[in-house]
Amino acid sequence: MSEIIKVLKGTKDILPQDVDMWQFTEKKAWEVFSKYGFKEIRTPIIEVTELFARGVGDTTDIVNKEMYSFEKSDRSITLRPENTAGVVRSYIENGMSRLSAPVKLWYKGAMFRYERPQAGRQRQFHQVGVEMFGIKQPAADAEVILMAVNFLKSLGLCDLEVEINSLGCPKCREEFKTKLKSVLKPYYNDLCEDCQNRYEKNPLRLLDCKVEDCKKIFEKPEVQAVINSDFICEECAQHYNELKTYLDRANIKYVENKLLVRGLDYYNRTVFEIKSNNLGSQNAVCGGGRYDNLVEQLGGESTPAVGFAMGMERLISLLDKKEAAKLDCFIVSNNTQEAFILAEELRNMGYTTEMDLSNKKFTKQLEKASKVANYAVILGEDEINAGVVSVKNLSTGEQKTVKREYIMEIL
RNA sequence: GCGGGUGUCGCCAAGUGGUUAAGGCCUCGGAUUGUGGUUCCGAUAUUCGUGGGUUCGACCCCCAUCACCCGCCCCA
Repeated sequence: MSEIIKVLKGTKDILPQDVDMWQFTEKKAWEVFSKYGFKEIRTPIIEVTELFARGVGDTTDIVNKEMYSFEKSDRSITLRPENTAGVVRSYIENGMSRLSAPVKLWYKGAMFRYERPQAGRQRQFHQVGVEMFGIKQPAADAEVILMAVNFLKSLGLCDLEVEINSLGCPKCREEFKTKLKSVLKPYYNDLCEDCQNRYEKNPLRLLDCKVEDCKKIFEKPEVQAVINSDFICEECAQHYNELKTYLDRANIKYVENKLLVRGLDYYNRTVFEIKSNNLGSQNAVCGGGRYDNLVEQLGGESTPAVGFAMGMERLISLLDKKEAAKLDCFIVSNNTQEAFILAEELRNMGYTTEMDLSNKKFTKQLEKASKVANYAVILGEDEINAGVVSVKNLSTGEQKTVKREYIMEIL
């Protein structure tokens, strides 16, 4: 035997015993999102690298060091690390701005990031997500959050916390960045290396640093004063307040978290996350927000948008394991030819059916039937000659003999 | 990129220097050539991630290496 080939680091097989959980969540996504008028879109897994550099932002870790990129025919191509940029690309390219707003799209599929794998984090992982284009009013943000919550509820998940925040618009955010930088300036040398970097490139990211020493600095009164100051401009504040009113009236519980800053550059105004305490350190199942400038940034006409993405693996790890469904019928017969035909008849009647293909002994066949099926359909010489079939309920032991055409009355 | 942990059958595992490497689950065969799920019997690791070393002797000790897991970072 030669050496076996194993899955790549950070990737996983989704095995048959788990696949029904995936189908379950995908089906719920379709059901719930459809109710809100969202249509599924499927964009390619590979895109031109520039899409992500321009879309996600080249100061982000995702684009900086986590992309699977390669050269092909003089083009740089990348496996998508997320799908908002791809959907926006498609929206622009297919002229969807001509459609009556809002344009509501959802997707599911594999994403790729070259990171160190750990619990809740793989290199190939899967997301379900939604994007809504064309509505600047906070009702859109609220609808998207409401829908996320209802989707999670439909999966039976309720021990979840919604966090929201507003990042303001580019204008007020710029002012906030300036203030933040000036209040932190005296402590610059005490900040960790990463934070010093962020200080220059992306000051907002400073707020969610987990290094203790940095946290202490952020807890200082004068820093807290800046963090807690309502830096966002009047329009942004109104947007945020209206959103909260919608959420209150929809009975959605949320926590306001001023430190919530999403890592992708394209967000403005509303950002939100949904977390679970049962997940270990990678505890966000859903992350999203508003990105009013992305469409324009990618060459489309200025179009407001909101969306979110959820990590399927994380969702599924929170679901209760279900027992594998049994077959309706397993045929027990010493006449493989006849059984073969009967099996197909049963399938055509709509029953999931298997039979013994390897000519095992009667008792072995019945043993197998009792493991995998609800009913054993017994077709022996006696039954064949009489044109009947014996149907045995494998949980009660009850057995009835009927003509083949009346099988449906028993099953 | 930086820390920490673990590798014994398909799965869960005992064994921590001394003849043949427990046990359980699953799988397969038999008891039982047309009646199962219970029971009973039997089979299944020339070998303990891999390569060296120490030793009379290594799953056990040492070194190296690989793989996986967890945490940081980042994100879903």
